[in-house]
Amino acid sequence: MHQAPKTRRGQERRNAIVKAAAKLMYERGVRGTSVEDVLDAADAGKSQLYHYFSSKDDLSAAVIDYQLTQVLGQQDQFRLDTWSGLRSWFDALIKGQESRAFRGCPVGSLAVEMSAMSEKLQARVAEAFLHWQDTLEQAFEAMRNRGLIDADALPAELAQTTLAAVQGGYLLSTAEQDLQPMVRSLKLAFAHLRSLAAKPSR
Amino acid sequence: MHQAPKTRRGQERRNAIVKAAAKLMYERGVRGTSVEDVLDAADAGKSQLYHYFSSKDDLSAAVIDYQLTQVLGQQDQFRLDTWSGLRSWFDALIKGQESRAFRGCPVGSLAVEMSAMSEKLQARVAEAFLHWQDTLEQAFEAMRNRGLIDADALPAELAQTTLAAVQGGYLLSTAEQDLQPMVRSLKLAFAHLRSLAAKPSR
DNA sequence: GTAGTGTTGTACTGGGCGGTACATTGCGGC
DNA sequence: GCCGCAATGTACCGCCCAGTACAACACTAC
Repeated sequence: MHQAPKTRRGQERRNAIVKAAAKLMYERGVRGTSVEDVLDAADAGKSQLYHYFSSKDDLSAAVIDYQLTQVLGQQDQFRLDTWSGLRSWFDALIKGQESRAFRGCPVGSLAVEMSAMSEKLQARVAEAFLHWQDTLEQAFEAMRNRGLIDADALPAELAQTTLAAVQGGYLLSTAEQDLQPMVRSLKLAFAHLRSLAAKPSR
Repeated sequence: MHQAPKTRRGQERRNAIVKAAAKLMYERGVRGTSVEDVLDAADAGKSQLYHYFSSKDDLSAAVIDYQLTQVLGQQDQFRLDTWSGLRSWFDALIKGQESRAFRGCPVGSLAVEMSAMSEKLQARVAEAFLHWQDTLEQAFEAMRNRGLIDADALPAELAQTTLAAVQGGYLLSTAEQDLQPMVRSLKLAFAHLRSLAAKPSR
C-alpha cells in the first residue's frame, strides 16, 4: 500500500488528488482541509488516497512539492537574469496575488502552517525554500557574470533578501487585503538590486 | 453567557485562558490547538471558556489582540524614532526569533492561518497589522520631523516596507530554520532607512 | 480464459473536538 | 444570614475526520 503509481492511469489519479489537495489547502489551510474534501474534489475514493499516500501528512508533503513546482514553472517563463525579466516577474507575482483574492503565496502560506505541524513537514518546507532560493541565486549569479550587477555582490545573499521581500510583501498584502504593501515591497527590492548595477569600477 | 468578566477574579481567569491559548496557538497553530488543550494549560474548565467567549473563533480573535499587545509592548521599550533604537529593536526581534526556536512572528504566523479561517478573523488580522504599521509610521514621522530622515520620505510607506521586511525575514527564517535570512532582511531594511537620512538639502 | 498485479468502491471504527446543559459554589451587598 | 449574580465543575452529545478492512474490478501477459 501507499506506493508510487505503476501505470499511467494511476499516475493521473495521483496527480488529480494532489492537485485538488493543493487547491483546497491553499484556500482553506492544511488543517482546514479534510481528506474527504480533497477526495470529493478530485472525484476519488479513500482507497485511492491511501494507496498512494501513507497519511495526510504524506499528502501534504506532496502538496508542497507540487506548489513549488507550479511557482517555479511560472517563474521559468521569465528571464530573471535580466532587469526587464525581473520586473516582469515581480509584476506577475503582484497580478497573481490580486487574481487569487489576496490569499498569499501558494508556497509561503503552506510553509507557515506546515512548519508547526511536524518535523518531517518542516524539513520539506525548508527544502522547498532552499530550492526556490537557489533558482534565484543562479539568476543573480548569471547577472553578475554578465556584468549587470557588481562583482562584489553576493548572489546567495541577494536571493535570500529578494525572497524575503517577496514573502513579506505577500504576507502583509494578505493580512491587510491590500495590494499596496506587496507593490511597495517588491519595488523596494527591485530598487535595491538596481542599485548594485554598473558600479563605477573599483 | 460569553460576556466580559465583571470581577477581578473573572478578569484574571479570562486573561489566563487567553495567555495559554496564545502560547499553544503560537506553538502548534490555531487549528492544531484544541480548546481542551488550552483549558488544561490554563487550569480552567470548559464552562469558564464559554462564559467569556462565544466560540473558539472568538477566543482566537482575543489571541490576536493579545499577541499584538505583547509585541507592541516589547516594541515600546525602544526609541524607534532614533537610529540606535531602531537597530536595537531589530536586534531584539532577531534574538527573540532565536530564543523562540524559529517559530516565527507571534502575530504574523497567526495572521496567515487566521486570514483563511473566517471573514471576521481576517478583519481582526487586518486591524492588527494596520495598528502595528501605524506605530511604526508614528516613529518615522517623528524622525522626519526631527530631520533625521528626509522631508520627502513618506512615513506610511516606510512603515509598510519595514514591516514587510520584518515579516519576510521571520517567514524565511522559520521556513529554513536559520537566523540568517532574518538578519539579512533586517539589515537591508535598516540600510534603506539609513539611506534616507541627511539628504544634502534640495 | 486465467492468473497476477495494480487499482478502486464501500462500509466501518474509534477517537477527538467544539459546543451545550445544568447543577453547584463563591462572593459581595444589604 | 440571606439574596442574587458571577463564576465554575461535570457530564454529556453529535459530528467530523483520519485511517482500516476487505471485497471487487481492470488491465496485461501468456
